Amino acid sequence: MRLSAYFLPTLKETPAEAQIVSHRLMLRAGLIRQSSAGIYSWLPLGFRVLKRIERIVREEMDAAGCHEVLMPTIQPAELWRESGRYDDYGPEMLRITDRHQRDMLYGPTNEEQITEIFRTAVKSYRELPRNLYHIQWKFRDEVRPRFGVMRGREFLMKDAYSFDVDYAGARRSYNRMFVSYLRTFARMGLKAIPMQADSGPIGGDLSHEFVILADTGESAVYCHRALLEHDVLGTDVDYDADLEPIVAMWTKHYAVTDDKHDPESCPVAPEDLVTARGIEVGHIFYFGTKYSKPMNATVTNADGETVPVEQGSYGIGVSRLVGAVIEASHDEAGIVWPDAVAPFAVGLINLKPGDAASDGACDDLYAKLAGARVEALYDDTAGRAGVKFATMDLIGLPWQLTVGPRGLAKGVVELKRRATGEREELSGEAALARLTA
RNA sequence: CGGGGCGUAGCGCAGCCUGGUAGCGCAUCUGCUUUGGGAGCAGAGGGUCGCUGGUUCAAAUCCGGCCGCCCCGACCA
Repeated sequence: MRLSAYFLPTLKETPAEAQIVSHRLMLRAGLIRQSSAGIYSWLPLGFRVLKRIERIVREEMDAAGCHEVLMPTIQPAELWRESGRYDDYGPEMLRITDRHQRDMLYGPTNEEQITEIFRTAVKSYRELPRNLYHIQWKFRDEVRPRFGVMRGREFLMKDAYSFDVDYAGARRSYNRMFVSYLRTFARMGLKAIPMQADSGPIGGDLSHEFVILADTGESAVYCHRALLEHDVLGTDVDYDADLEPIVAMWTKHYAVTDDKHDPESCPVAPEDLVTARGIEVGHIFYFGTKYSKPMNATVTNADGETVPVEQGSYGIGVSRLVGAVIEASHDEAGIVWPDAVAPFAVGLINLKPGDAASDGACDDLYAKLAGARVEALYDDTAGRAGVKFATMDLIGLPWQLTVGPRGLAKGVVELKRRATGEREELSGEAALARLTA
């Protein structure tokens, strides 16, 4: 993409309303614009990141045997009356009346909707297990939206719903999501720790929050050092195998958020205890027959009995993750995108547009990168080098490839790794080889 | 929902107390000079001062009502 033709409204100064670093950087780097409290428009650069994160989530869900659907944002109140939640949910749920005076709502979640879809279609345990998910906008009328996309009212969420004939099956489904989540966040360059969470009225231990560690995280978290050392992506996962050992490896260690941490009774030795800040980016839980019973979602089991289906639900805050990644990865100069979610792989800087040699070399590199399917943002605009570098640092692409007459006279370009700041002068061919490797 | 703060050019702000031609920096546009880490000079454009009543000869400024946004607390992907 040529910067001269791109819509990238960056800001030198920080908008007054932005308080935390990810919000500030998202506004400054031209990723989002606020529409109203807790509601944002996504500009081209930000939308690219959102899509990349969405893609990783989708790939890992599919790999875990889930099937993507798309349910509506607007739901009928009728469904929620069936589950009993219409009156329970409170003012966080945005209620709407259509022209025929029917009660509707903008979905804050989709348990009812998916259960309704499931119950009319599946009647036998032979069709289980199943896991359906979608990636859709939600609306929760938070009392106090804040922190940009980290706590918006409108947000993009991946929510998955599992269906099993019995508890043992539900537990296997839960484990699949547990492992899938570890991989999903790791692929985004995030260190995510599953932490014991309240499982609500159902009880039991099948509920975990996935918290990523970031210095600027919202809440303090405490966990055993061992949890930081597991290699999540090192080996492929067979989702049909018994995943209990993997889950056990993660859950045997202490890991809690500050509201559950008691220094007096903490079982971890001080030298093994990691104290950090965290951001919740995912939440999984098993809730049994909470919806299937009132909504009459039943299947026939192997003994010929009609039983309510066992369910679980699994959320990932996709739009929140954009902010969370930035919280976890930035520096003084701006964002430092992990490779996997970066909006472009390379920022190509032409130091002197209009100079035949510089233009020629840049155009050539740009074309060759495109040919190798390496997405580059090509700064072909007139302007001072300092401004160009500052802008590139702000938007934080993993690589910066700088080309100018002075270097070309020596036969070199400069390649900079954003994350480390390391710069290297090398030939254009060598730089290309590095970037397309 | 309780407490606090703020709405003046795209962004950051001053002006308000003490009413009298709406300002500054950055950004934008034009010209010239510069050009390898947020340039210099000269000029230009851009405003329902959040909205609405009121007081007054006169309101960004004083008074009332409303709206919006932000922060702190209790709650959440």
